[in-house]
Amino acid sequence: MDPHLLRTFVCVVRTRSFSDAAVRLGYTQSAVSQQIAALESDLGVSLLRRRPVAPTEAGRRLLEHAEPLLLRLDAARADVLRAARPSHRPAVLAVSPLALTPRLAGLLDGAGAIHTAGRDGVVAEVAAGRADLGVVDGLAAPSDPLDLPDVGPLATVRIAEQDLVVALPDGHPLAGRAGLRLGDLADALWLDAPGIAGLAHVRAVARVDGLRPGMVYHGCDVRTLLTLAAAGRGLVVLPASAELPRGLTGVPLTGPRLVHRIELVHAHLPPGPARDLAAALTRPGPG
Amino acid sequence: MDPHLLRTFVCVVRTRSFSDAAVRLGYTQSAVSQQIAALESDLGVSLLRRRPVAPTEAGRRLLEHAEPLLLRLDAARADVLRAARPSHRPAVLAVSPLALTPRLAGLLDGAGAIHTAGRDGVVAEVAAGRADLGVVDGLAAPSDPLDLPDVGPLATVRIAEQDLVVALPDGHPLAGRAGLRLGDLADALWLDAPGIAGLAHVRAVARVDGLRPGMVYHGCDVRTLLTLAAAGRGLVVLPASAELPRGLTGVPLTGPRLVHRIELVHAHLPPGPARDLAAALTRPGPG
DNA sequence: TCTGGTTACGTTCCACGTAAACATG
DNA sequence: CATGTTTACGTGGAACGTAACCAGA
Repeated sequence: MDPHLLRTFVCVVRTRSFSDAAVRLGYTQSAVSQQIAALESDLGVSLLRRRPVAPTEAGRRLLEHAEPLLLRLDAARADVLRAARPSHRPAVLAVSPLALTPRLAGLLDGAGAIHTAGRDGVVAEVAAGRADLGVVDGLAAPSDPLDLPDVGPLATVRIAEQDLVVALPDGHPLAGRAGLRLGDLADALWLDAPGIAGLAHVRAVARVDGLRPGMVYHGCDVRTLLTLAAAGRGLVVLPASAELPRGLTGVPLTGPRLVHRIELVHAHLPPGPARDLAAALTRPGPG
Repeated sequence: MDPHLLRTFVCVVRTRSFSDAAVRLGYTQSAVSQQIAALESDLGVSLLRRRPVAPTEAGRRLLEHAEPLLLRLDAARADVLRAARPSHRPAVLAVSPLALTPRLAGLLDGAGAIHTAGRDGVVAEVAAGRADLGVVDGLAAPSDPLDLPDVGPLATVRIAEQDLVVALPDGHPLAGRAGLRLGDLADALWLDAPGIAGLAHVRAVARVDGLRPGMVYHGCDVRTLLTLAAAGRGLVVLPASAELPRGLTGVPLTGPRLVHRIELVHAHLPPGPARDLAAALTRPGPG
């Protein structure tokens, strides 16, 4: 099970084509065919059905493993290189959409570049060394850590915690309330935004079932999400400090006891700009 | 970064010798030397210092990644094979020492073999397919899942939860108390038994610092551990139902709110004895 | 000097590309 | 029939073993 073969397997499944995978990976059709054949004969199992190309049951199992495996492989390489050749260039940051508060933005002196990704994406980028530091946000019980995907030996440090609000469009029957419990909203329509404030995440952390998913927003832009929410497309949970556009009111979430938590994620950092920035970001501050 | 090379790298570090690693892996000295050289030149980094053989900083980083990586690789192969060729032989169980209660033992009709390992070991065996089902125990907040190492897509299901006691040797000043808080025992001497009731685990779950480690017991035999405890070698946290030998009294742990939790761990199971046994074990029961 | 890792070199085998054969919609 | 995967075959390179070399305790 050479990672090389896993890589092409993943690519073939993604593109649903041997030939397309071949051009992407810089091989010939034939080579890809042989690589898949090698994998199948190594495992003694058929992984793909051809024409149309689709994974078998065994192939699906392999696929589940292959991506994290390749990610960890990148993570290993990145960690080794970082340890051997400390970088003295400005740090690269990856942040999840609701993670960068104004206070944090004011501390980014050692940062050279910054970009946004979903929560798991940020962790993956840090692990693979494409970012030096990650700032991720999510829901958790007070003083509980976020449960992030395990992609290797990463340090996670609390940066901040704050209360939550439910963003309700003006005119919503509950918009006048002083506080809300999630249970009150089980039957309401929710906006599902994986990567910003995924419903699955809310359910898992709050141990509440039956938040009805309305529309799904695939993307990382909070403004777009809030515009949808203001137009009555569904409810969203946000940190209390979030600035809401006109048309939305934030009602404090009083139960279950949850907070919006921001954490810094990084690998073992040798001395340098990245480590300095990490230290600055985790110095205690308000919020 | 061929897994093959990672494997020999790990072996070389473990044995602290190229030649010993070579015989273990069935290579010549020379081949091992070349493999390590290949790894180092691929990464562009020195991984080992020779004579004596010891990992460099970069090598240590790689080592941290290599073992979980190889484990996941085994897990992937196991999952694929399981999906392709469902087994109809009796299930193989791996259990952590305090996980097998009498009630569970009574349900093991579909089981063909059973063996003990530390908590992480059980998870690893299940992931790698050396066991079909794992029964693991640990401390957790009530109705919280155990935090097990992430070695792939494994299902974990609650089997049981019960209260905790601190096992105190007769004559211990606190042995007469009706209940104890962990804070009362911060200064006491504790027995550290990684794999049964690791102190690190207690600290992490309870968020308590400063449980002083006395003696460390490396092993999986509860009786041995309790014999040490009875002899005053240190304190241990146990599930309330544990039968204590003479000389030990169990005092209920009243705070922080923690329970002894037992979970079933398994990979995606095709129909067969293993799946049936899993169903039987997770049918609700007392305790 | 002896133990143990490295380097040189020859052989084998594996992986890829080219091109022809083949299957399927 | 056309598109796209497999198979056949030849070549280059990678990986290993043997054996000579070299460095450190």
